[in-house]
Amino acid sequence: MRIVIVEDNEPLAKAIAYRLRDRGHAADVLHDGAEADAFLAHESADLVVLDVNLPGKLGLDILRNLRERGDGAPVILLTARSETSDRVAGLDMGADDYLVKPFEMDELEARIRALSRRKNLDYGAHERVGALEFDRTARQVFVGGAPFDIPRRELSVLECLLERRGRIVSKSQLTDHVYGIGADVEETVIEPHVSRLRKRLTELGITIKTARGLGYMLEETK
Amino acid sequence: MRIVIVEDNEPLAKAIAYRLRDRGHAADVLHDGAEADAFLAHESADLVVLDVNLPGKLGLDILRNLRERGDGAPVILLTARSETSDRVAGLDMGADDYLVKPFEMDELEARIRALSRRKNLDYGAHERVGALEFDRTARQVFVGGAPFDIPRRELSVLECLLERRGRIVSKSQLTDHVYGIGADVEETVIEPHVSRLRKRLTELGITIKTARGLGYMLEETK
DNA sequence: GGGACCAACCTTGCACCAACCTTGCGAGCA
DNA sequence: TGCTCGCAAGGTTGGTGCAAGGTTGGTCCC
Repeated sequence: MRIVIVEDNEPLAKAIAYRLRDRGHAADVLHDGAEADAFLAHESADLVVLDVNLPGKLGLDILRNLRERGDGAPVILLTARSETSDRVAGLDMGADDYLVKPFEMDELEARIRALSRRKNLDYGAHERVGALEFDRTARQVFVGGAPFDIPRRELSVLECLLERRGRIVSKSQLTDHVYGIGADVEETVIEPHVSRLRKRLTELGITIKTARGLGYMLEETK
Repeated sequence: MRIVIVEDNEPLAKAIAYRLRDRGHAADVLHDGAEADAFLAHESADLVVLDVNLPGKLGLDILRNLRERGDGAPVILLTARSETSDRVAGLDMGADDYLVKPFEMDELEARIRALSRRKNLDYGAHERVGALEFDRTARQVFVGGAPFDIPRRELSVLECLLERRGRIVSKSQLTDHVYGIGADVEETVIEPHVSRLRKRLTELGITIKTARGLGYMLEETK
């Protein structure tokens, strides 16, 4: 799942991102309100963790703009104990949940899981390729109705390839998705993941085609 | 993808162009505001990277003129940290995103990818020549709806010819596009690529016409 | 007008190497 | 203990650059 974190307190933002990445999500961090606004206008996030009290009181503006653009991505607000009115205003404005600072990381994780589950019920959307079904919101793969376990990194790769099915996906797109934008990794780190994922998928009638010098592409085997 | 860079700081402009070309895009660099204005009025860009603070404050004028001509090309602004008002004015004027200097090249790349992705969703623009469809933002070729594999260099040649369809493209334009401007290559290195591409395309009803001493031109076969 | 010449260009085959694949190992974690 | 992940080593392959030999078209001169 692709999670955007908007939080001006850098150590906190980093800690959240670290934890979420560890759980296999792609986390993008933004410290500045205007920057976040522009970012969200063009990137599609699966979930947003939003600090209400950004410098310049921009937090709620970001949320308003998001909803005005018709973006229904789940939003979790981070608020201080005193900011009751902001919290209420935020929920009115279409936020899905909130957390009062200071909070436990486990708590945040639980809320995120709960939200994805809820969204899952809303959509219940299973994508199909070959013998494989993919539930995007739950990030869970099924084969013949039964859960099919795939390691986190490989799952990220699969997710990214699925999102752009039928198109060539470059390695840099994949590293962006798997490790977060601007992560300091060589593009080649993707290759072993692709290799292992490929082995897993061939048995399910799915091919990962290589386009030399360009990237990879997901296809059903004919 | 054809990207126009408007930036008066020459080393920076060069660095950006170099990187983007490395990623397989066609990059045109303009250092002067008036020049850029004229250029954009006649050439069609897929994306514009625009420095706000050009000498004479022309940056935003260029953007305004662009939009007044009804050109919807995505625009990324480059601004200094202090130029908050320009940034806001720019976004109001129809810019799509902005970056604060100094920025990481990775960051710029990511924004560009994000914008093309969105554009892709918006249009899914497929150009047609003969039996061939070309998705410029994804840099991908389709025939009869199915992906059609073409090696990297030949793809670059095709891209360049398509961008200037109906016009003669010189070999130096082609080498600039394929290998980057200033690359140390003989112009004749293009010939084998043209030859191989030509063979591939004739089966699809497309001809690469040779204009002796001038260059090549793309045409549909009658 | 026509032949001779030459430069520009076409095409093909080949060898090389960068891009890519795969596997194994040790570290870290549950 | 069993699993995943990052890393690195070694093997594979297909695109690329290069060069050689053939073809075409323009030009010049008689």
